[in-house]
Amino acid sequence: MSPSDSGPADTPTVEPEAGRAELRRAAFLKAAREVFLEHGYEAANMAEIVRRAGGSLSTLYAQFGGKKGLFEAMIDARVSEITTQMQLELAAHAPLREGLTRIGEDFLFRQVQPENLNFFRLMVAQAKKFPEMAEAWSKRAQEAVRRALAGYLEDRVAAGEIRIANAEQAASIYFDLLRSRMQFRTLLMPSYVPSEQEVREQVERAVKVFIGGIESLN
Amino acid sequence: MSPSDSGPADTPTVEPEAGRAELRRAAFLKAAREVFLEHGYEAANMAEIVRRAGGSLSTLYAQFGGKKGLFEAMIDARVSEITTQMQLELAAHAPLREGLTRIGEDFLFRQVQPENLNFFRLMVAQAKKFPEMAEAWSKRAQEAVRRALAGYLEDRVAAGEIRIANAEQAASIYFDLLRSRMQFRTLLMPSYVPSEQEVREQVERAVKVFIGGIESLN
DNA sequence: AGACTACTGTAATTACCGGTACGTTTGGGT
DNA sequence: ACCCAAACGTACCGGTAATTACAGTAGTCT
Repeated sequence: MSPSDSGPADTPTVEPEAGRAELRRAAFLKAAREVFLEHGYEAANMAEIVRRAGGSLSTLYAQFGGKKGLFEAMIDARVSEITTQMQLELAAHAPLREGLTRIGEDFLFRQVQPENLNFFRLMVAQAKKFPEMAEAWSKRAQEAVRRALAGYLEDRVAAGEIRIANAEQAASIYFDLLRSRMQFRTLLMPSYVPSEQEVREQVERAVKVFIGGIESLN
Repeated sequence: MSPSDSGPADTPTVEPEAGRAELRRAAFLKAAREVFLEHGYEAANMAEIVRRAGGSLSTLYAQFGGKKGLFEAMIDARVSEITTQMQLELAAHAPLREGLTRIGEDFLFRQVQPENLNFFRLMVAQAKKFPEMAEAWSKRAQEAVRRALAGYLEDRVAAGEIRIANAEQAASIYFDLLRSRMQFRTLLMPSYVPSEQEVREQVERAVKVFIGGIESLN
C-alpha cells in the first residue's frame, strides 16, 4: 500500500485534508449517530442513514460491513470522545468545598446534556447485545472522572483539610450523590431537562452531605 | 390438532375461578413478559408469544389490539406489581443504624434482581416511545419507597436520634447513596451480578455516610 | 337442544428492511 | 489524456414479522 507516501501521513480524524473515503466515513458516522440515537438500534434504518449522509448504500456496506459494524464504529468513536469530554476542569489546589462544587457542576451539567443521556439510553438498551461495548463505555465514562477527583481529594488530604482513607472510593461516593437522582429521572423521562438551578442545588446538597459524612467511613 | 383437550394448558398461576378469556389473557401477559424482557420491544415476536402462551394469534389481537397494546398491558400489570413488591419491610422503631441497614439491604437486594434490572432496561430503552408509561413506572418505583423511608426517618427524628429538616429529601439521598453505583454497573454489564457480600458492604457504606452527613443539610 | 359468542388454526396479506449485484460515474495519480 | 479503484445509484433478493381474513370448533346460557 502506501501510495507514494507524499506526506499526508497525518490527518488522524476528519481534518480538512482527508481523502474522499475519510470524508464519506465521517459523514456516515455522523448520520448513523443521529439515526441510532433517534430510533434505537433495531429501529434504525440503513437507507435512512444513507439518505442523510449522502453517498450510497454500497459504500456504506463496503466501509462498515453491515449494521452491526456501523454501530460499533459509531460507538467506538463516541467512547473516544468521552475520554476527552469527561476531562474535568480540575480545581487544582482550591479549598475543598469550592473544588467539589466546581468539579460537581462541571460534571453534572455535562451528564444531563440530552446528547449524553441519549447515548446512555442506547447503551443500556443494547448492553446485552454488545457487552464489550457497554463495558468499554462504562469503564471510560467512570474511570477518568473518578481518577481525577481522587487525585484532587488526595491533594486536599495532604493539605490536611480532610481525612479520607480511600480516595477512589470516596470519589465514587461523591459521584453517586451527584448523579443518581437526576440520572434516574432523566433516563425515564426524556422530556425532562433539569434547569441550571436544579443542577446547582443538587451539587450543593451533594457537597454538604459528602463533606459531612465521608469521614465516617474511616 | 388434538380434538378433545388440545390445550395442555392447565393454567399455571391464575385464580381458579376465572373465565376463559381471563385465563387466556393471563397466559398471554406472562408469555409477553418473558419475550419482551428477553428480546426487547422491537425484536420481540408476536408469534413467539403465542407459541409460548398457547391460544391463537387471533385471540391475542382480539384481546390487545396489537403489539403496542400488549406491551402496554404487560407493563401496566408490572407497574401494579411494583407497588406491592416495593413495600419495604419497615423497621418500625428500630434504632437508626439498624433500621437503615435493614431497609437498605431489603431494597438493594430487590433492586439487583435480574428480573428487576431487565424491566428497568426495557423501560429506559422505550422511554421515548412510551413516555406516560415510563413516567408511571418511575413514579411508582420511587414514591412508595421514599415515602416509607421518610416515615421511618420522621419517627427517628421524633425519637431525638437525629435532626433532619426534610425527611423526603433525606430519604431520596439515602436511596441515591444506596443505588447509584450498582445500578450503573448492573445496567451496563448484564452479566455482572453483585454478591450478597458486595450488597451488604454497599449498604454499610451508605449508612455510614448518610448518618454522618445528613445533618449537614440543615 | 339451539343459538350466541369466544377461541382456534392456518393461510394470506402487506410492509419493511438488511444485504447484494451490477452497470455507471468520477477523480486523482502518472 | 488515460487508467482504475473507489464511489455511486438503484433495482432486486430473501426473509421476517405485524396484522387480518376466514372457516371451523368449543363453551355457555336459557
